[in-house]
Amino acid sequence: MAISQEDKYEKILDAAIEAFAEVGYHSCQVAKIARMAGVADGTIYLYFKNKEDILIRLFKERMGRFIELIRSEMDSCQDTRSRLRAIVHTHLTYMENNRALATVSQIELRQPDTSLYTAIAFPLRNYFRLIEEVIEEGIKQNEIIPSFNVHVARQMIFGTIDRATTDWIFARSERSLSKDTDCMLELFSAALGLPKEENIKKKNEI
Amino acid sequence: MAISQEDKYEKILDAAIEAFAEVGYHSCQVAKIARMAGVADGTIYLYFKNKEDILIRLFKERMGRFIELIRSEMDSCQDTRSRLRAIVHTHLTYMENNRALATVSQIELRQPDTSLYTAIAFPLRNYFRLIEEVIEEGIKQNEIIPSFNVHVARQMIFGTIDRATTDWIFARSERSLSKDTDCMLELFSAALGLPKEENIKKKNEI
Amino acid sequence: MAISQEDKYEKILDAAIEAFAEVGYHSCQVAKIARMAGVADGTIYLYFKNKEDILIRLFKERMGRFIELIRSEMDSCQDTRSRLRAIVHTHLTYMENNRALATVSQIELRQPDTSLYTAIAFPLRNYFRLIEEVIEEGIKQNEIIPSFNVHVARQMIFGTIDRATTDWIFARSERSLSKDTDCMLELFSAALGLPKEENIKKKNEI
Amino acid sequence: MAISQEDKYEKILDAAIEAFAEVGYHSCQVAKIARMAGVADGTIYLYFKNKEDILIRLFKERMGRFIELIRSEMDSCQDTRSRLRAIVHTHLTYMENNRALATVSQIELRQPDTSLYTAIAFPLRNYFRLIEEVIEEGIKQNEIIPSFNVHVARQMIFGTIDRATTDWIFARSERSLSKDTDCMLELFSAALGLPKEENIKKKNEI
DNA sequence: GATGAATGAGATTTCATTCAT
DNA sequence: GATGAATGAAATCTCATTCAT
Repeated sequence: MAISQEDKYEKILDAAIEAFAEVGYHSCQVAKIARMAGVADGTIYLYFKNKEDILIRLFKERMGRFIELIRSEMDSCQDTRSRLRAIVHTHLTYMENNRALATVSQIELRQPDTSLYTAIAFPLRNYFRLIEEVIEEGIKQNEIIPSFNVHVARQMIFGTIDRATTDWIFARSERSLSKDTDCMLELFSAALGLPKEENIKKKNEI
Repeated sequence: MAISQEDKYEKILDAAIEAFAEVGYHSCQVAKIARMAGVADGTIYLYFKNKEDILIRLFKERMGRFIELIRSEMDSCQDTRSRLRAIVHTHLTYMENNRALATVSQIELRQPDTSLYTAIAFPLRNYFRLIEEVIEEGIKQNEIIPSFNVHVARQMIFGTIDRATTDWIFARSERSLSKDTDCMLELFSAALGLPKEENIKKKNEI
Repeated sequence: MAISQEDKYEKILDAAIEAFAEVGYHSCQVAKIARMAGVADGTIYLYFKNKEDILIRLFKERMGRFIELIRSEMDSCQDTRSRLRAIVHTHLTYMENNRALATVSQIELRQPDTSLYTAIAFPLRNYFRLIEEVIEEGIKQNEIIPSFNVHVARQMIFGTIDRATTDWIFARSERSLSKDTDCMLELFSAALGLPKEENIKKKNEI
Repeated sequence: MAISQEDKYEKILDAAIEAFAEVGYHSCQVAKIARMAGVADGTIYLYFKNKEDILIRLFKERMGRFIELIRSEMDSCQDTRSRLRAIVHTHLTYMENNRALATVSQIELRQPDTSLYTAIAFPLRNYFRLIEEVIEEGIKQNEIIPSFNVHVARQMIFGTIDRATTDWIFARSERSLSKDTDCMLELFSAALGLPKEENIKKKNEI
């Protein structure tokens, strides 16, 4: 029984992601989610307070996972470049593997003044903070010479990844998103003044 | 009379921008727009087909203006760096001076599968194309050595500016948005491998 | 236009009385009221906040009228007996002429803890107070020798009239309700120790 | 087991009385009754056909008991006055001791056109009949000189007691209800022309 | 018999749009 | 052209009742 309930909760959440991605939160009827989840309309309300609650929990849980994932990937990184690579690669790969979730985020995360924004603001800010910490650590370790505003550098890193994701969603093509990891990383490295990969290798070889 | 009609059309559009920015397109009642525009509900339908039509025309006209403005700013630019500066500065300044419009763009431009997206896709793609042309021209003029994908570089430039705008909207503070122009420009220059400003000057002096 | 709107408001109120009387407030759908009033469902909400608001205004306005009527009838009365007669007669006649309203009152006025009760409590208490004042004035004028609790006497007077009304409603027969005025008045007179009508006349004749 | 079943049935009935008294029949969810009775929602349907059936049986059984009680109290009465006293006193005391039941009766007994009314009409009519019989017996025994309509006299007696009960319920105070027995009895005696208590005693002494 | 998760019919209310004035 | 009262389709959410366990 416990498993079945857990299942149903997840089933509804999965259906909601697909449904929201397809038509957008506002145009999506609860009945559509129910149908896609294979449950009755009323069942939704056994697991969620209301329609907005679905959206909020969806982000809290699924996006929460994403940020945890990035953090854990970071632990095994020794230098700024590999940390940046971890961020870019994990972000793009996660979105690639969760296209519907990515779609919903791109669309619904911009609504200001909603309880959704309040709910999601904290984890998102955490993510921003994480990126900024990577840069600051790079500066402390003398890997980066700080000729820029860390805040703006973070906007560049997140903004670029986010825009690439948006383009990928709207393109609807089957092309890969994560394939741009290296290119993006080179741009960021150059922007931040990180030494090129080959140089690092050379330094290590000596 | 002709002027009065023109007036009313613009009044409704202005009211709609404010109203959409305040509560979002979906939560915004047509009656609210009418009230804010100082016209009767029914009058709106003399100038617009329906609620979505307001949004579409709003973008087409106001964002269209924006892109034209960027293009015209570009004409007086001689090199890649000043072209990039024109883009960044014009974009940030325009949004700063049209906060409500900026808000609406950030929010509503992401809805997939709407006639809105179809309507806006073309001018937006034009803007993207413009950015890419600046980069390509820089490569052709040997200002930039192309060690990256132009597409991704454009995502970086637009994504960074766009993210900065989003942050500025959500911050709700009175701080300036355009003040980050220089910082952003340095990051882009470094990323694209453009020579530093002082070097350019020196070259010109010689 | 003004007349038409006033009309519509009253039409809805009239329809609501009939509808509530027929099936009770809770079982009555807003759609039924709309149909009976000859308007669209949504029109109801141009004139009333919600379903409960209809019920509240219904009582406030229609029952308010009733109590005002009793008060005005009272003004022309010189002694306790004629005042009591005015109360009994006006009450029974009003209910007789407004059967649906009477039905709704009997049913819905007993719901405790509703905003309806809060809304109606004041005028009802006023009515109770009025009855008690009639008795107290009778005592002051030496028409009544106070061998009882005024409060209980009021419960008797109102309770009897109210019960007669309830019986009349449930009987569904076409028999008159107000025909019992005299009988009721004699019972009240005897209960309160008022002299019989003939005695009064005699006293006056002497 | 048989006892346990009986128990559960009564437990549900008791819970229903409390629940209905608290929020009213219509606003009361079956789940609330179940919770208050300490059983599962579904269990209710093993003992009752549906929600309305709970209300009907509640009245039939609990109010039935009440009327039986009055009848039995009556058996030991020798004259009209003591019979009336038995009615008033038993009625008020019973309600005082069963406040929740009293509340439910006051509220729900007025719904027209329900199977509830049909179900309750018979015992209630029996009670009315009982009161009328007391009056008629008083007339036959020459205790009362019939200058009134027996029907109306009954409305007075029941109406007064009933109104006092309603007032007591809505007052929510802890004051006694049955304390008004004597006062009420004096009013009824005077109204019906019954000799005063002291006179009766004298008559008996002679 | 007892459970309580699941059901889905149904009711209120909103609001984009129309159209008589 | 302008109005704004009226419309009625549509969507969320509730809750009495069922039924597999």
